[in-house]
Amino acid sequence: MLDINYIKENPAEVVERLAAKGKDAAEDVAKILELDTKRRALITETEAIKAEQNKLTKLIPQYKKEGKDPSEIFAQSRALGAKAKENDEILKGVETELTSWMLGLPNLPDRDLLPGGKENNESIRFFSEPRKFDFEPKNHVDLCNALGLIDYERGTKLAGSGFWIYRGMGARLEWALLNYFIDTHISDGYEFILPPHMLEYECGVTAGQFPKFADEVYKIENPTDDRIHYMLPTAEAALASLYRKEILTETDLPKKMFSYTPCFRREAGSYRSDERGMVRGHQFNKVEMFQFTLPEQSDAAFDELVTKAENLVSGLGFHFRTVKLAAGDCSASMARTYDIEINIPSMDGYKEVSSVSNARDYQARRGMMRVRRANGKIEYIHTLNGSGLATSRILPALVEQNQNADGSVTVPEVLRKYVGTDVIKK
RNA sequence: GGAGAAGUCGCGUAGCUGGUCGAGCGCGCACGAUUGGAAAUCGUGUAACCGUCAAAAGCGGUUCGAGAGUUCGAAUCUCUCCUUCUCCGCCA
Repeated sequence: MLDINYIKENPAEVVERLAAKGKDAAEDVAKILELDTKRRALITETEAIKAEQNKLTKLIPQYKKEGKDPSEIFAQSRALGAKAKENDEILKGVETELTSWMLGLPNLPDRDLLPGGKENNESIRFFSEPRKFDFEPKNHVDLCNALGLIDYERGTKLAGSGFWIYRGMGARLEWALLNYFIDTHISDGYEFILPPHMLEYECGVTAGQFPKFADEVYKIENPTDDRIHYMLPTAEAALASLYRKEILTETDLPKKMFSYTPCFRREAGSYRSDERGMVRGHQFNKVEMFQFTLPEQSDAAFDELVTKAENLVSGLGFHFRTVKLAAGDCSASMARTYDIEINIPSMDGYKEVSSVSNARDYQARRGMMRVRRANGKIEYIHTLNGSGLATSRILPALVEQNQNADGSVTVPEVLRKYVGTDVIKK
């Protein structure tokens, strides 16, 4: 959520910066300003009525003590109360509408981002070179099937398309990746958090997925009561709400943490034939990094998260690139995002394995997450998140990039102690 | 799942026969006095949000788990929900 005061003072700038994200916000901003004016007028009017009613009501005990008849005051007060209540109803309507417009506005992209979509993404760094093969390489689906790492067929039998089963060495390789990530974050001093995998609606609002993108997550309704949960689409949705409606202490920041969770996404209608196998499933594993920081710390925190993600990928020995996303390719909640993309030889181009973002105070405003500074002032904090990492693109890249002519797959050095072998073969 | 109890200002609590209670006390914290310095002691202060204002102060409004109701007036009464605790049952 943006700062209403900022919108009031810089409406043209807000519209212009959101245009870089591909959002025409002129109408939204006009509507917000109109509703805000209406809201404040109503509040002023209603508060005057309430003040008068309060004043009258305070006279009653005195009247009683003196044995005077207060019935005239009762009548006046009753009339004022009725009017105030009527206004409050109208006000509630206005505020609901205003909030809904406010929640609908995306975050302002940082000024240094190029406007527009994907086509304006900028590769800012490359690491090592793509693997060159002196034999005909197989794709990861065939490799995983041949080596018995992934059981796609039976995964579909159990849960339908978009699901798979890790088996044997496949499961161990997957778990090894997760362990490698987790151990790295722990040694970097990040707190390990295992959150619920089912969340309430409010978490999605704070993170920025709701109300707009509610269709992309799985909704769980319980037939015996009216509680509704949502399967988390990313641990970010849980972590972003950790300190919702709290005021933190300045010296406690930054808070650095990470989670491992499966992530559940409907991915309705997004299947593409080049995204075979586990590249875009309904359930995948991800380790997510998260930071809560003071506003002035968030740029450094962002760099730290990008570096951590890069180190994880380079630690596995992969060629990859770091991409600075154009404004329009950043998600709605984010002011800036860098993606780390690896090469999956059987697919054209690069696939995202990590996405690091700075939400600045956008999520903090949605979730009322604040900090009390040393001088007593209360401010919104900044939130940042980054995958560190998602395995569902790493594992395909790993088996493809590390495949040998005989169909075996070499296990990256850092994973060997977890997998218990150097080479996976049939 | 069944039966009880409770949710108050950072923490612990008082208030709950409706008005002067946004709310007392203790602890914690901040500042000041005292001290060579500290401890101890004493004094003062110590919620958030919203509106008004250029801003601060001030003033006004709202908030005692959440929502609704009764009433001129609710922390106090009624209802619904949420959460926590205790006991019983069931079960990884």
